[in-house]
Amino acid sequence: MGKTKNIQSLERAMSILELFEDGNREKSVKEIAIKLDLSKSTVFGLINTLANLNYLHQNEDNLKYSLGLKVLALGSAVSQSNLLAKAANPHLQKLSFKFQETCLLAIEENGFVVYIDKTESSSSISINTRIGTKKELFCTGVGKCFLAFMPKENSDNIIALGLRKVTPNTIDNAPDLEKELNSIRKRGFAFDNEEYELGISCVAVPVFSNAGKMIASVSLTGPTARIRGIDLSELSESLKFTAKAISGDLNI
Amino acid sequence: MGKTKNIQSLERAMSILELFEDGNREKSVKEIAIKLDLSKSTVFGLINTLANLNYLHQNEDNLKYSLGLKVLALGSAVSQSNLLAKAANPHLQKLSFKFQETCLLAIEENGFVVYIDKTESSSSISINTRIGTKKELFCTGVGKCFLAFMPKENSDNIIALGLRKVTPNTIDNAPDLEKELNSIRKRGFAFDNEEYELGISCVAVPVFSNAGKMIASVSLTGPTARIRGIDLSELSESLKFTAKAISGDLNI
DNA sequence: GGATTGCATTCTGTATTATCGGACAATGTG
DNA sequence: CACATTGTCCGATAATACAGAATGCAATCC
Repeated sequence: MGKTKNIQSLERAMSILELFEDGNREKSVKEIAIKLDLSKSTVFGLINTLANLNYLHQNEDNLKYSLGLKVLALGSAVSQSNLLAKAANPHLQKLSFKFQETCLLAIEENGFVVYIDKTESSSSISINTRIGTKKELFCTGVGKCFLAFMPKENSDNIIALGLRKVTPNTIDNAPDLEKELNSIRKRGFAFDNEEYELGISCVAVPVFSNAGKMIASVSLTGPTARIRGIDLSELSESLKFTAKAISGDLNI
Repeated sequence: MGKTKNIQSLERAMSILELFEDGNREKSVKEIAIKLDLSKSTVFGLINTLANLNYLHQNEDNLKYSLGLKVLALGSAVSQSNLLAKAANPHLQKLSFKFQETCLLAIEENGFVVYIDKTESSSSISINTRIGTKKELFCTGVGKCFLAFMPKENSDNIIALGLRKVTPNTIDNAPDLEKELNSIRKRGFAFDNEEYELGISCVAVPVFSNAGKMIASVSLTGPTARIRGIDLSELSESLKFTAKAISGDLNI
């Protein structure tokens, strides 16, 4: 487990790329230099290299930069190799189509959920959760699912790291959260009642391996009004069916 | 248009990442060092930085590396920002579902097609075309579409760069290709008769802007036997309908 | 079980290389 | 038309990335 000092130029280059995670808005050299507190010429050298390698693309009209297509190629190499996302995607699509809402697939990593796939329907308002996003466990539907179905020792450790109000609805004390987790275990699904973002609700279920270990979580996410408009028992059954189908296809 | 020398460490780091475009197979430090003809310690410094920043992930069992989740986040920032892919995706999904085959969306860039989105059905054999992949125009269905519907001056220039047999079926002489392009213009769709890969066929149609410029191409791609098993007029009509729907949603 | 191989990782001195300030050109603005 | 702003280029300098050797750890072999 290396702890050697990071290579400076590389670290800086990557932080430039990461600036574009804001939806890939075009940025000028100056803007980047200010944001990272570097000299213009340093930033230019890095950007220029990234552009030559097609990781950035320069708009010829205003000279500003945005992410290049090479980034797409890399990203797809990840998802291509990700058996879970690959197996799950068609099932998420069906669910998105059936309920006309966004469907998300998440895994747990180091006490965070990471979204690794997403499907939308043509009519659904786009949910601003981007693939690759990390969120804390206690304040999301998929996260609470993980807390409910992971070994108690792990969940206790993660909860011990602290809870806090992300929205007024977030469960920010351990006893209430423990009650909630019990109820999730009983019902087999979690409900996110605007606990991460006001106006957004979701219903999430666990996906298990053959050995019974929870490996992922699937959710249907959307504006609260529309999610509440769906019959909860039908939705939760559909989600559970989807989770089983994914498990079946994976067969691990 | 900068032509300044590339920053060495960054260029090397990116070439490391690109090694993983082969489907993200795990690689050892030594393997990478040999492939890039660099010293092990140099590679280690780069890899270690990339891993610390989550662009690479180390398998704790065998110490080998593969692409990390941060790459996903970046890739999704590109597609997020890509209005075309966003508008097209739900329509591609419907098409994949209807015909139970892979659906691809491609744009043209500097005389190449670049695939920017892909949908699959649960039953379809996965087509090995990855998002971000570049291919020449003359040997693919989507590429021939672009040649047929782009300004003749451009297509002539691209064809003048040379044709060659990618498979025995590839059209590798200008007169035959010209005939083919005429027929594509007449029918409104292109057929790829195993011209890029034996055993794989596709039907592709153009997507036009309001101004009548061809901006993208949509294809249904799969094993020849299955593609030929679909009624061609139904398939081409479905593809044209999809292309129109995408144009309509985009409205540019 | 001791020796040996093969690997990732760390260390260290050196010279390459990234960095930064400043210059310049191009474009936009009052 | 002066002035501001911005992307790009240049050269001096010192910080930094680099290569090679050393270390440590595991697996394999005899």
